[in-house]
Amino acid sequence: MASKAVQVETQRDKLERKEAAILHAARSVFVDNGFDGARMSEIAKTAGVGEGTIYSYYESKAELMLAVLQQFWDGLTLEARNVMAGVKAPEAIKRLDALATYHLEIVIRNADFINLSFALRRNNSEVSVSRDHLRQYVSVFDEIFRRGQDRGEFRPEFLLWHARDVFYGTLEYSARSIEVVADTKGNDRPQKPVIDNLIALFANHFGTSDQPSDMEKSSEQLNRIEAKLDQLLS
Amino acid sequence: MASKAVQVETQRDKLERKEAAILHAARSVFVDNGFDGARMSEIAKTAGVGEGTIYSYYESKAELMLAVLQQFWDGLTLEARNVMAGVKAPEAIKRLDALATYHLEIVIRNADFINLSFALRRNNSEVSVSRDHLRQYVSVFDEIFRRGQDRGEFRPEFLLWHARDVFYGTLEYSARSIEVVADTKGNDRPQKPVIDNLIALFANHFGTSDQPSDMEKSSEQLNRIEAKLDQLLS
Amino acid sequence: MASKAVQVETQRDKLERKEAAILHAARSVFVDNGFDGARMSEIAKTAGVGEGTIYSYYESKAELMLAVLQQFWDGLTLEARNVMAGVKAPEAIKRLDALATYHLEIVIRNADFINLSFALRRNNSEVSVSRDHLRQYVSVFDEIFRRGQDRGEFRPEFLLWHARDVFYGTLEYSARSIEVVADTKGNDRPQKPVIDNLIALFANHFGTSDQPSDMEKSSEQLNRIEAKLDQLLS
Amino acid sequence: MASKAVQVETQRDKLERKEAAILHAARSVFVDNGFDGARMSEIAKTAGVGEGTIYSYYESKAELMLAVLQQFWDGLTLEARNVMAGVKAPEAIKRLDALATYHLEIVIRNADFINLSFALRRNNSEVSVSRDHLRQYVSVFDEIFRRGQDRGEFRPEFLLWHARDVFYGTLEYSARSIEVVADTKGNDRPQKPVIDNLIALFANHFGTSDQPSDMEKSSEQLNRIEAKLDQLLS
DNA sequence: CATGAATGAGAGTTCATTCAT
DNA sequence: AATGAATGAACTCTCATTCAT
Repeated sequence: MASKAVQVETQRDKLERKEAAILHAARSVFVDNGFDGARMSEIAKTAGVGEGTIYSYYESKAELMLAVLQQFWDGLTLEARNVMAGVKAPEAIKRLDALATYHLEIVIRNADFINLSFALRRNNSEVSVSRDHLRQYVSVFDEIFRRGQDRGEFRPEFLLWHARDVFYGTLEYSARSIEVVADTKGNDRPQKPVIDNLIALFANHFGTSDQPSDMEKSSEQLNRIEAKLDQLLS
Repeated sequence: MASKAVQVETQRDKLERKEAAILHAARSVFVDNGFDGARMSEIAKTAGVGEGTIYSYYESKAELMLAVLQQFWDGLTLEARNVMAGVKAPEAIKRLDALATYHLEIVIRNADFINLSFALRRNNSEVSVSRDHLRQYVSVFDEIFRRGQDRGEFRPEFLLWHARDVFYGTLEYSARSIEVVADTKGNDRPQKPVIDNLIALFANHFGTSDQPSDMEKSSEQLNRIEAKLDQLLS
Repeated sequence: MASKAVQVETQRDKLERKEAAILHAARSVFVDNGFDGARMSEIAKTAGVGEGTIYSYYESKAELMLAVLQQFWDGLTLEARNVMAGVKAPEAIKRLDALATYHLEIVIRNADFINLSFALRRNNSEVSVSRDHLRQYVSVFDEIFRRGQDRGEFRPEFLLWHARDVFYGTLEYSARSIEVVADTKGNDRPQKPVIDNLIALFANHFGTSDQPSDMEKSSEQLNRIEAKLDQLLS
Repeated sequence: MASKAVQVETQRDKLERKEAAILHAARSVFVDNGFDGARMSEIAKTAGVGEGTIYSYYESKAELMLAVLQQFWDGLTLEARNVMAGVKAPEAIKRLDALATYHLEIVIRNADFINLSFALRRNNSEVSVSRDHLRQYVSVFDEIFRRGQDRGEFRPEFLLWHARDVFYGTLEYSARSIEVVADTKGNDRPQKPVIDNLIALFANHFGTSDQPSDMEKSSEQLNRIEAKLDQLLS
């Protein structure tokens, strides 16, 4: 009886291992060749299964691609949360530094795939990452930034989406530039300066600094004005 | 003789019109279906020519795609320079405002195409926008920023590429967000705030404090108000 | 277990039958239409398989043609050797008679194909019968002739290639003539006289005089007739 | 008026020159690429005319090929007759030597074309050299051989077609062998020995020699038999 | 459930032929 | 008469999907 249970378990495991192998192979082949360029036969060979077998796990090439995409974004989110859990520092700026480092690395390594994701969103109605998966990923940033505002590290007047656009936008554009430059010469543009500059920008622009910023100066002035009006009224 | 000249001109024009029609049709079909999804027969039908005709203008589907891409990026650069030529203000910050407005608009309208461009760079070695075309486009920003540094509007210690990453990165990420949001609900995120926030960021982060920013202009006004109150009080 | 063995055998057989069907169909369609004139779709239809199926047996049309050519020449050689094995007589002249009869028959029946072979050798570098296949075929003649020289039937001073040129050349040219004539009128030129003349030529020209040729045997008969007449007269 | 006549003549000449140029170009392109491999556009370019122009001289590609073939065979015949006219010796064997030399040379140089001729005869009912053109060419041999028989150089009992098969067959087969060998190594098999052997064969086998051949001995014997029967009858 | 041989619709591309100029 | 741009039918070959084993 025990042996049967074990065998059943093994059977289930086997299926899961096979499915994982297919997903893994698919990802690799899709990244190398794009959606249309990828051949089901190559995915099957890479996964070590028959071509027909894939179709007992996924209804079509498009559905397989979809599964790959979802797994990719889910993995990204999970990994990002793991990374953040490993950062003990409570300061938002330090946490953002860690997130930026992770994100830039990921974006550079998976540039092909990310491009593919967005290209598919447009051209292939069948295959498109759900908005939810993307949203979940960016929520990692959102939480840090909001907490930074709560902790008084970031100015409360800034809108979340603006900070998010600057953060992810800058990193992704940088990744592309690094990539393009890397194609031509040696790796001329290392990643560290990109992170440092971005973090400095966040500290300076979004941060509450001890040197009175224009806005702080203005509000001091407003305080004085209010005091003077009080004088006039009194 | 005049009539012959006219006829010759008409001949040449006809070819040019046909080539333009093919390019236009190709762009439309490529954007709608992606590179592999696009069918030459549909491009031909859309352009109102025979299938074979395309091949007397372009050697292959890949070359046609390339021509479309180059035309697109060249047009983008040209238009950007036109826009900038129309901006009379010499202040870098005002010029960046105009450029950002133009770029965001363009990126939103051509999101499909831009995604396609970058997707192709990776998967299809045959078809890829040359780095030169991209470089020419971003040079519009580069010139403004450098001139801003020369004029003392932007701090000289900032590296060009960092400012460029923030500028284009933020705009492109915003465009994507606007797009995604627009897909779901009505146009919730208009473009104006995106521009305003980015320009404020540039003024604040990259700017030298003695250049009166919008915010600083406000504080000048506050100064005047305070002065007048002082008069009243004295 | 037996049934399983049978089934496995059947599987293998099925593939072989399919491949043979394709090869057979291809030959027929190629002969009827030439290499360029032959359509893969017609070959597929004739073979009773799908178009794609052909491509899992042969990489391309050219490779299919090559396979057909090789099968043809190999079969020719094999059959020629079989025919020669059936000829018990040791005399080279009798063996050549059998070979010539076989060859002429074959060349007439497969004139289309042989022409195609040689036409392809020139125009299509991809598709050409290897020299080896042709050499193997003519080696059947070579062996007989050399053995004839060893046995003292043929004069040793004659070069092999010269005899070979006369043998195959005469037969092939005759075949073409027979063919051309047959096109116009009824079968005016039967094959037997061609063979007889060629064999007589070999006996006379290449032969050593002490070997009784057909003609000499006839003269023996004449001797006998003369003797009998002498009896009558005496 | 004279000038007009000249111009008219020039006009006619121009057409003829153009037609000759097309025919010449066509031959060259057909030989290099085969019938299907040849492109009308290349023929036009080679001839220095527009593509459409060809169609005002020849109705179709097939008809053009036909014209090329006929011109080729006619030229061959004409040249052969010229060569023979230059041979002053009256002996058939010497004339055959000259013809064989010319023919072998021609066949080697135009192997592609000759193969093409025969390949087309089978595959393309539209394009095929008329039997008459071939017959005219071989008639050059026929005349020499018949005259040889008349002159007592060749035995009268041999059938024309047999000698013809041996003559042309041997030469063509030799040409092919020379060609095949030349492909591999250097020109190992020069043409002279081929001719010499063939001519020796003709002298020996078809010739009337001073040593009484088997056949002559037989016919002497038949004479004696006849004489004895005459005795019986008298 | 797993397989991979078989399928055939559909792709990009070619090129003989036409016809407006 | 001469041109060559335009045509589109027809080609070879690919590959996602099916299904008998």
